[in-house]
This record gives sequence, structure tokens and C-alpha cells, in this order.
Amino acid sequence: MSRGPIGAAGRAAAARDWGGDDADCSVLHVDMDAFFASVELARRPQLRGRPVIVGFDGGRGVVLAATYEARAFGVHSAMPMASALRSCPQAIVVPPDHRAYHEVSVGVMEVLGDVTALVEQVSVDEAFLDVAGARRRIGPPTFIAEQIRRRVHDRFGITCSVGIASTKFVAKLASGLAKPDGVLLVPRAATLELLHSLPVGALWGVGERTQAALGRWGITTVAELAASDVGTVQRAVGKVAGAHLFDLAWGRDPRPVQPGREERSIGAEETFAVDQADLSVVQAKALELADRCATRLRARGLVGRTVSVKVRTSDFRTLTRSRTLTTSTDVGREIYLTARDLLAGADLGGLPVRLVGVRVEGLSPIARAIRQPTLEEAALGDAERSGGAVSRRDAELAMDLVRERFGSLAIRTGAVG
DNA sequence: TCTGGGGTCCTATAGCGA
DNA sequence: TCTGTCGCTATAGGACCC
Repeated sequence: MSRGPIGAAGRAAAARDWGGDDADCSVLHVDMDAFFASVELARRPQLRGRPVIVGFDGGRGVVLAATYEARAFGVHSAMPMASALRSCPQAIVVPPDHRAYHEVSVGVMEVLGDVTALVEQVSVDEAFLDVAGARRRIGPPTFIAEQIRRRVHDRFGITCSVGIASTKFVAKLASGLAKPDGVLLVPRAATLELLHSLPVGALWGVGERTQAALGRWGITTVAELAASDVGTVQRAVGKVAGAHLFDLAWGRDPRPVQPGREERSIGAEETFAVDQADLSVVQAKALELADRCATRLRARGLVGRTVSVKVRTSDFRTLTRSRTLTTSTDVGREIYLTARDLLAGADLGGLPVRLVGVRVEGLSPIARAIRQPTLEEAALGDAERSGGAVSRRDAELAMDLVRERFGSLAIRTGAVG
């Protein structure tokens, strides 16, 4: 689901055959092609060959994924749905089904896990593999790549592209160039020639702002970045990012493939169909979102210590406020009460609210954390608590069970005073 | 043209104790 | 004792990615 910063001409030049020397090329980047759209097509073969857009029709939605037939009309992910439909009025719009995508994602990761244990999942539709070990057991990286592609296609009816290189960044670049439905090997010896043929925007971490910042220093291509000195790059974009970009431009990327990275935060946010001037409506939404966060925390056996809220006002400005609790929690009501407090303290300049979000950070496994009683539980006193009075957390755990059995709409938290 | 929702990581700043 | 500073933590905001 990448949005290529590399122009068509640059792509054609860079996507060429760079030779077959795979010595030292043990990093694979596997990336599903138009993932959400492909899953929909696999379920509805009658849509094959037609421009399909995944997203919500009407309202304030954006394009989540588009088939290559739709992309031919200039449609790309993150584009507002309204402008996508102006460019491609004949497109078939399919609402997203995240549960289905998650299921396929889990299956694809299983396929990758059969190759090696060194799999680092980066998002729902992509992962890095270190096949240095698997190579002796299975075969050369290009063989492994084709095997993965065949298995994913046979099992799920979707295609993926694989980049093979000596570093994560170049492997990712290669998978992007291989798209759709291809494999690209970039031998170590060819790395610099490839990199130095690209615009700076091709570097991982260089978006619109960074590109503009580098542009002010006359740097528009990776070759120019590599030719300037580190100090200049650092003055343009900051110390850490500057050193990192300079390294990438010279093909240096020491980051290893890291399996099993832990989650850092869990959050939920929602954009209102119409901007809300009524704070009580915003609070009610915050309650729902806090509840969603808590349910997900409990499902993963995690607790979090910092609660943060995000508010986007009608002028599209975003404001965040956060507070660290004395003890970690997975209780929706606690998260909500903190969020409500933070919302009340935020100065929105009298503007209506477009979006509200709640996020819990500073996560740790509940087994490692000592969960303190909530304020309410503490108020009940030890005797009552041990004597069977229902704690807030127990009540929410019971709700989890009901939701699991009867669906997420079966039970909801009421407005809290 | 009018901008979602899930995240990660970095930077600046401020307060605090040594 | 006063002051500067270092390191740590919390907080706010921003850029970026898919």
C-alpha cells in the first residue's frame, strides 16, 4: 500500500534487472499488492479487472486501497474519496472489512513463519525476513521469494511483491519497485547506483516536509544528499534524522530484522460526520473510544500508564494532551475519566470539534504490572472488595465476555456522570 | 481537493534532584 | 549558599508510514 514518491520514468529505470548476485542479500521485504482491495477481489472474483476502491462512500472518508485498474485513473490510497470518485466515477466502492484483512494477514505471516523465525511484521500487509539461515535449508533468496509468492497466492488468492537486498531499507525499496506481483533483487554491488538514481523522497522517512526542508539546501536527489556533508543534512532536518538519512543515502542501514516487537500504544479515534460544537457529544464519543482502548488492552493482557487525548478542530488543527497515571490501568472508566479531564482542560479556541481520539501509552504486560484498585474500588474498602462487591474492572471483564459471545454491539457503556 | 485511523519515532521544553 | 549544569522524566507537538 505504498504511495510511490518515485516518478514513472525513475521507476522504469530503477526497476531494471540489477544482476543475480545474491551473496550477502539475506533481507527480504514482502509486501502485499493493494492488500485490502486484493482481499476483496479474492472474495468477489466478479470484480476482477474492474476499478475497485476500498473505503466508505460519501462523508469524510479517504481511499484505503485501490486496485491497479483504479490507480490507472490517478486514484491512490489516502486520497479523499470525493476526489477519487471525481477521477474515476465508474469505480466500484467496497466498504472495508478489517476483520477479513486481519485474518488473511495472520495467514500470510504463518506462511512467512514457515520460512524462518526471523520475521518482523511491520504492518498488516508487510514484513521483513532474515533468510541467512533459511538459505542453507531451503535455497537462495530468489527461490525463497518465489516460494512465498506462490504459497500466498495459492492459499489466499492474492499477489505480493518481494524485495531482496543486503539491508532493510533497500529491500523495502526493491519490493516497491517490483510491484505489482514481482521480485527484485538488488545485489550489494548495485546498491549505490540504484540509490543515487532516485529522488530524496524515495528515502524512508522523507515525506513532504522533510523533502521541502532538504530542498531549501539544494538537495532534491539521493545523489545530492550523499554528495553533501553530514553537517548540512543535519542542519536541514535535525541531528538524528540527518545522520540517519546520510547513512541511508550511502546504503548504510545497520538495523537488524527484529521479530516480535512489542506494541508501544493502543488508541482509537473518530472523525465526526459533522463538526461538533457540543462538548457533551465529544465526551460521549471519548467514553466509547476509552472503552474500545480498554477492551483491546484486556484482550492483549496489557495495561497502560499514560492516557492521551487528541482533538482536531474544524480548522484542521490538531491538539494533544496527555497525563501519566500513578499506576497502570486497563479499565475503561479510568481511561475515560482521565480523557474527560484532559478534554476539559484543552483550549479549543471556541471552535467545533472535527475529530476526537483516545490513546493509552506506556504499555506493559499485566502480569508484570501490579494493578492498583481504581478510585471507586478503593472507596469501597478492603472488606467489601474481598467480600464480593463487583469491581469496575470485573464488570468490564464481564462485558468483554458478552461482546465476545454476542458481538460488539451487544453491550455498551452508558453515559458516565 | 479537502484531508481516516492505526501506529512509531523524534524534538523541544520544562521541572526536578544531584 | 548560590548558581550552573547534567541527566532524567513528563508533556506537547510534529513528521512520517501503511
